[in-house]
Amino acid sequence: MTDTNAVRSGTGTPETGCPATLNFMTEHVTLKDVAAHAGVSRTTASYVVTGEGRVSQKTRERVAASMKELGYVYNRGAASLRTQRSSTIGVVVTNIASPFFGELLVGLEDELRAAGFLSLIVATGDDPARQEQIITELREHQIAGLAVVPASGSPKELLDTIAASRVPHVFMTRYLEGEPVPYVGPDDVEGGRLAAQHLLEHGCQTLAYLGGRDVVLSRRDRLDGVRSAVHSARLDKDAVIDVPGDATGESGLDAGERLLAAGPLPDGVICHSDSVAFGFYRALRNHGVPTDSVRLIGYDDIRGAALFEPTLTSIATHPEELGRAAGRKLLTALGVTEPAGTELIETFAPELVVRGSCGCGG
Amino acid sequence: MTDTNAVRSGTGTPETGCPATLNFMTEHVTLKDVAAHAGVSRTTASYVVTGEGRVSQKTRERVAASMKELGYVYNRGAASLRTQRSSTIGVVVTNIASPFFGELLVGLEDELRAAGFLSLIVATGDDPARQEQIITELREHQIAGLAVVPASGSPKELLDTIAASRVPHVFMTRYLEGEPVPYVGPDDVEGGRLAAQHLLEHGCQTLAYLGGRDVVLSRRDRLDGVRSAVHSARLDKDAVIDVPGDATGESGLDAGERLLAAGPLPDGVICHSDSVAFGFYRALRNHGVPTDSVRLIGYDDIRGAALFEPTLTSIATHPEELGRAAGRKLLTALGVTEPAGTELIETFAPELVVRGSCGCGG
DNA sequence: CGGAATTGCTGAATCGATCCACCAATCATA
DNA sequence: TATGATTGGTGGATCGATTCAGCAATTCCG
Repeated sequence: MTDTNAVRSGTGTPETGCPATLNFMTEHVTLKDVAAHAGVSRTTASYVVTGEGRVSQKTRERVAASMKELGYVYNRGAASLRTQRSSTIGVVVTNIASPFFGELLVGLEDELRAAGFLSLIVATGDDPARQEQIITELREHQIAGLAVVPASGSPKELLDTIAASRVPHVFMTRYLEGEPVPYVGPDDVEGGRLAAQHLLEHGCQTLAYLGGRDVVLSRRDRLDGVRSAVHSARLDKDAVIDVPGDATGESGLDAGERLLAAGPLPDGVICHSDSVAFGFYRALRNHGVPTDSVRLIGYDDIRGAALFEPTLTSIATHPEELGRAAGRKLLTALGVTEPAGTELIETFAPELVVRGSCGCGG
Repeated sequence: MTDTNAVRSGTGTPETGCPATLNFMTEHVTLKDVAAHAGVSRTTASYVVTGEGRVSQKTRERVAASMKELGYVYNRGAASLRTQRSSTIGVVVTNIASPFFGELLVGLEDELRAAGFLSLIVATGDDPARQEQIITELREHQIAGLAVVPASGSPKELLDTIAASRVPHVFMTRYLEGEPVPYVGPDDVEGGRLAAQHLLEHGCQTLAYLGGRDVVLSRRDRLDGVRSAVHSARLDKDAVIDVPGDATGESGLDAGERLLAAGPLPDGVICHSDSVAFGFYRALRNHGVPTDSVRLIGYDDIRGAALFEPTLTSIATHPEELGRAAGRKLLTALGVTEPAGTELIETFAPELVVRGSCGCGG
């Protein structure tokens, strides 16, 4: 009977295409009810609820009492419709479960909350198609702003789409080439350089970079940093072994296995994340190779890095701070905060945290 | 000039009490514009967008083309206001950054998404006051349902408040005593029993339970399980040493230090989370105590458990599956899915994953 | 004391989408 | 060719909160 192809984008399951399943809400206590109960007009009740307008203290209290008594709940949707303003922020990340993004979200959310915004957090699973779907959906929810960690392999048009939507936005941790956009992320070139330099200073002749997806820009940047350090140390270019994968522990295990199978180990290893390092060490142990036979540096300095055996030397990127900075940048883009810095693109210098795994007496 | 005390709950920063800072949205293309452009009425345009009503294929396509051309974005807020339905779900957790909740959120979000719902994820930081604030705020956003991991120390009234709000809901992983409520969580008594039994079978005489906050019900349940196993093994009650803390690695380190200072180690250790176990092993290593001098079992079986040295024997609670189950339960509470099971309270049997740390030949 | 300013409050239009009640045209059928 | 059914489409009221314009009543002040 009903025609099948609804056009509204965000509804229905992506898989089945069946119509969105919505749920009935319960009957509401509205401002009108409150006003009637308190014996004032809707206007006055509204003034009380927003704190605007001229209302006597007496009336204010009476209305507040009515609200409490009736169990009134403010309807932001309706208010938003009328005022054309919104206080929700769309937050798009690739993966909520990763420790790095987890900590980043904590910082971001906290900063936004403090300014009165609520974060709509959604994960893309690093899939550009799903990411696009999600961003449209968020726009349908009348978000005031957007904070995005772009899925790797995001098309350039993503930038145009977002720019065209005129929603204030900030990109995080993964930089997309194209028009310059507000961006907050770690300085990955510097991070790679820092790690490589440290290993080279301690006599490493060959460096392997393990894990991380090939398409991810942060990985390429770090490798650039590594190569520049190798160059400065007057070592040959192919002193750098490149083993892509992804950012998980399993990937590190896998990379380790492949490295072991390929012949003698490099004497220096840089891992795309601390989790990758954990996996790499597991591979060594599975093969009875002592863990101190390589100097290793992890990345991100997640909570567990200091507890592992060996304790992990790592490049700290301070994800929570990064999230805070992104939050602040978005707030200025929204116009609620005075611009702190004038820079559109803000990169944070990473920090080498020396512990045991690099073998220089931690 | 303006009166200071606005009554609307969710606005403004909790700290400063200053009025909410909202942002202006850009001008909209509305259905009216689309209708005018396509030469039809608003009603027809609406029918096209929802897929309802009787509209000829020709008109349908013309309207869809206009929508694309004008860059129309569906306004869920307005639709929600009119229909009194919503497709957002409020999700309240204590901590996004923990691996356990991270994985749980992945499952929950995925299940809800597949049914056409968008998850509003917010973290309470395990603070009941903030939790209450957050739940009100979510209600102001006209959520269709609520999934909550209650902050530890949540007052009983939380249940009443939520029940009174008549929003379909589900509680997760932490059970609150009081009126029975829809709940999905691991069977913690069984988990504790399982761990203790395994250790006792391998000859342990004293068991320590490390980490986890004292007030958390799951911790008490697990200890009950441990004690029941101890009882079955005809061991003395004070064969169980109780070292509360929290669920982090630092807490495990701390608990380890305290245990080492207190005298000879127990021969069996159960940790409130795998992270706690990581910290405990760090304490051992810092003091030069061999890691195989205790049999240890962790909890949750997070991703890193199989990579650590020693590989962690752990009680797997399958957080992602738990999230999925919670999602499904909420969907039936919302009436979009046929009830699968009739049970209000659904506990999932945990699973002992034997690896190296319990010392029985992993 | 009289005009001006201020205080306290209200009526009514409005935001964007929905959907009931209706209408006009077309088609089927006896 | 009536009668009824079906198809394709429209008008207008409505959801809940906001806010401008306006109106009494009170206060201010030369």
